[in-house]
Amino acid sequence: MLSKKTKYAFHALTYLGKHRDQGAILIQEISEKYGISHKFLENILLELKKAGFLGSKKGKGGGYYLIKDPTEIPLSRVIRLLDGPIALLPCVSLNYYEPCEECENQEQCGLNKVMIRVRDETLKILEMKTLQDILEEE
Amino acid sequence: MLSKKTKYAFHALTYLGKHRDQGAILIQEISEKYGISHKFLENILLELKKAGFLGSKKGKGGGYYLIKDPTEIPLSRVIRLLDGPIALLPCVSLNYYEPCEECENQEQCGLNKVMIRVRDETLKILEMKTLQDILEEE
DNA sequence: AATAAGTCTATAAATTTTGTAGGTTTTGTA
DNA sequence: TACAAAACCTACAAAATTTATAGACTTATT
Repeated sequence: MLSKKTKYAFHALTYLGKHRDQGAILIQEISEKYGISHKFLENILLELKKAGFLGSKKGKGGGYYLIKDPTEIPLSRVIRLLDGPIALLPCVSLNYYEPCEECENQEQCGLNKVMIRVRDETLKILEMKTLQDILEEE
Repeated sequence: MLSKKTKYAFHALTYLGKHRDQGAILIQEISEKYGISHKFLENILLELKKAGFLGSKKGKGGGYYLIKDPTEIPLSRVIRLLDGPIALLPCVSLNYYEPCEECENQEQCGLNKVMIRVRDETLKILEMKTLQDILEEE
């Protein structure tokens, strides 16, 4: 399951996407809208900024705004940033690969093969679908 | 990611599947083979038994054995039993459905739609692939 | 009777996730 | 130029979940 952090990130991105024409948006505005703790959301927005999705402005009249085009924010990138691996096993993760401790050799692990398929099918969707698609749905 | 519990369950099932002709197998034998704590594995095997996958025999010469045909143990059932929901959002889970707290109405939630697709593609694989497939791979 | 195994319930330890505190920096504006 | 508003940053705390352990109980075999 996606963590709250990731869900909140999607809410924030969606909100900022919808209000792109309105300049900088206060953390407060988003946190109130979705009932997210201000401070928690602060951390999340900061991560999204560091990842290059958002821009920000300090001081009075400041806030956050989307700097990437929504078509260039695949859902997979947001999930990986906040939640980590998308794969169901570490030995199958493209971005966070680790061998499974208990497995002697993953070449002959039956689970490994299935989970590669699951990963690939999942990624097909999560890499193709972007924030733009979310915005269009709502 | 799958929990250790689930991974251990798959290891145990695979081991029991491979040694189906050898009667009851000791917890100890499996726990040593994969380096799993005896007591932890105990709990897992008990759950698998209660779910109808395994049988057991107490006392000397006792142990666990597979009672279901491996073709009738889809991976999805094992995951759901030990790990819970397969879906990435509660509002999209077939077996553990819950509405998302922050969502006003999930009908117009863009994430919801995508996650239904991810769930369906994942389930296509995890419901079709069974313990039998794992055994054949190894 | 003794021993070997699984059964059961409760609890503890470790880890991860979620949330909070409080000071720092930047910027607009009076 | 001083003040206030807002993001920035680091560290910590609380809560929840996962992983692991303890120990007494039951059942079967010899």
